[in-house]
Amino acid sequence: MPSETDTGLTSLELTVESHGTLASSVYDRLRGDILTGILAPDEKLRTEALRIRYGVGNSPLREALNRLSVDGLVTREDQKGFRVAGASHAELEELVRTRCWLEEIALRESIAHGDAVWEEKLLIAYHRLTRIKRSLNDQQFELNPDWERLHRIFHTALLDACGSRWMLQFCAQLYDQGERYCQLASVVAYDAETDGDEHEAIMRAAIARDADTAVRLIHNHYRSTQQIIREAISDFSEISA
Amino acid sequence: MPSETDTGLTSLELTVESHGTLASSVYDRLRGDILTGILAPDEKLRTEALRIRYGVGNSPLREALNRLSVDGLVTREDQKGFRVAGASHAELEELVRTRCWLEEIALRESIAHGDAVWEEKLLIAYHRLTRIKRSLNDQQFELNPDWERLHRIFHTALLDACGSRWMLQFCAQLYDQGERYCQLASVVAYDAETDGDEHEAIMRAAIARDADTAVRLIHNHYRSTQQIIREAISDFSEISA
DNA sequence: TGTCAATTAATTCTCGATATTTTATCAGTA
DNA sequence: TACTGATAAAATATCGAGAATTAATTGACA
Repeated sequence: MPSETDTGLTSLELTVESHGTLASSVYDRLRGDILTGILAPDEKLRTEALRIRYGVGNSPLREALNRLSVDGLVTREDQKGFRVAGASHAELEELVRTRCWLEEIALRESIAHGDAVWEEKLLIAYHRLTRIKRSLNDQQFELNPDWERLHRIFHTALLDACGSRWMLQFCAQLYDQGERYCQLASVVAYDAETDGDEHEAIMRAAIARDADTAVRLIHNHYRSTQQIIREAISDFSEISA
Repeated sequence: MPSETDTGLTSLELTVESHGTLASSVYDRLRGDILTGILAPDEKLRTEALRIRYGVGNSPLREALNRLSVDGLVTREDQKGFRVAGASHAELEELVRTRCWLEEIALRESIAHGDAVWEEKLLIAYHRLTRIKRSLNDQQFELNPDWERLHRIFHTALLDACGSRWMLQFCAQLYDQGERYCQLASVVAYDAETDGDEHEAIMRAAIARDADTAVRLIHNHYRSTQQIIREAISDFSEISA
């Protein structure tokens, strides 16, 4: 049931505790722990340890791990169990390259076909992003999970009118992968200022239907982020468990 | 360990019974049954019935279903179980559109960066495809599973040098989706001749590094297939369980 | 000392039973 | 008739134990 004004955005409740299955719950938590780097790349995921960690039985845990293995956040080898997906500069390069390809298409299509509702969603998503702090801690960087949520929503809103749920799913999957790399490097690299400006520029270009500019900005955004990560982490094997 | 000539292709053994887990085994069988349409779109997948059907316990079955739900061949709703993914002309349109986008990129990149080994792999994949019958039955169409395997390998070989495993994974996922639609319409629509020619033309254009032609042919291939399916099936709800 | 085989330990994977949730059935009432 | 709420049936989701597999350890032998 849509709200009166119906921006199409979900309401801004930050305390959503849905009544889903345990498998879905542990999937979310496991995914979060991998994205934040709490579970390091290549780390072995022993079911016994995870069962205790998340306080669940065998079945829901394995269901979650199986889902994550298709998502690409976890690797699975029959009879040998699960590991957190590895991380390397080579894979990051591959990831960024793929992201640029897909988001260019999705962004162009979205700009070409997005209607007024799309514009407003995007504007609101940007607005909300500006109203929240990226770090919970002013001294040391500590990612605000709510900012992360809104950031994700902003990026989705950009592509939302592309006309392909497959595309949106793929981009979301790649977003997760990218987010993990950002988190792995976040302790070192954190520049609050530039980020905000980039988001505004991208948003404005999109609403102005200037696809070329928007695409250029997005590409640049990902490439420069990759560069920051390169400089922050010389060797991923050091942070792999 | 590569073979002497090392085309990079796996040997042509058709009876591979790996010693994986039951979950992986039932994943393969379930995926096959959905792709061939034995399990109809929207059909409810009751765990009890499937356990009997595949002769396995609860855990491996649910693990397989969870994987398939991420693949997009099965839909999952917490506390309400699993269904075969739905099928409609609208979703087919979305699928074909996405496929054209992604395969255009992957094909252009593959053609731009593919080396001699890539060329040879492609040539061999095509050659093998020509040496096998598409239908097991001359009177009535009955898909030859080996042909399907080689067909899949051929399409993968085209894109193989694109330089992104993500891209290959996405394209493989979309291939599965497309394969299901073809199967659903296969009883009605089956033109053995045109298909072979198209494959040869695409292969030749790729090896000749004529990206524009190859892309045009691929697009045309998918669009015309979509048209055949449109004509074969007026309403997908009739074949949904 | 190094290699290989056998034994032990640890871990993954699977099963069947149980608890929880959803769906269907059916009176009772306006 | 249409709606509501309680009850029964069916299906999903979860647990914990046990079977099957892999990894680690030990010891014999060259």
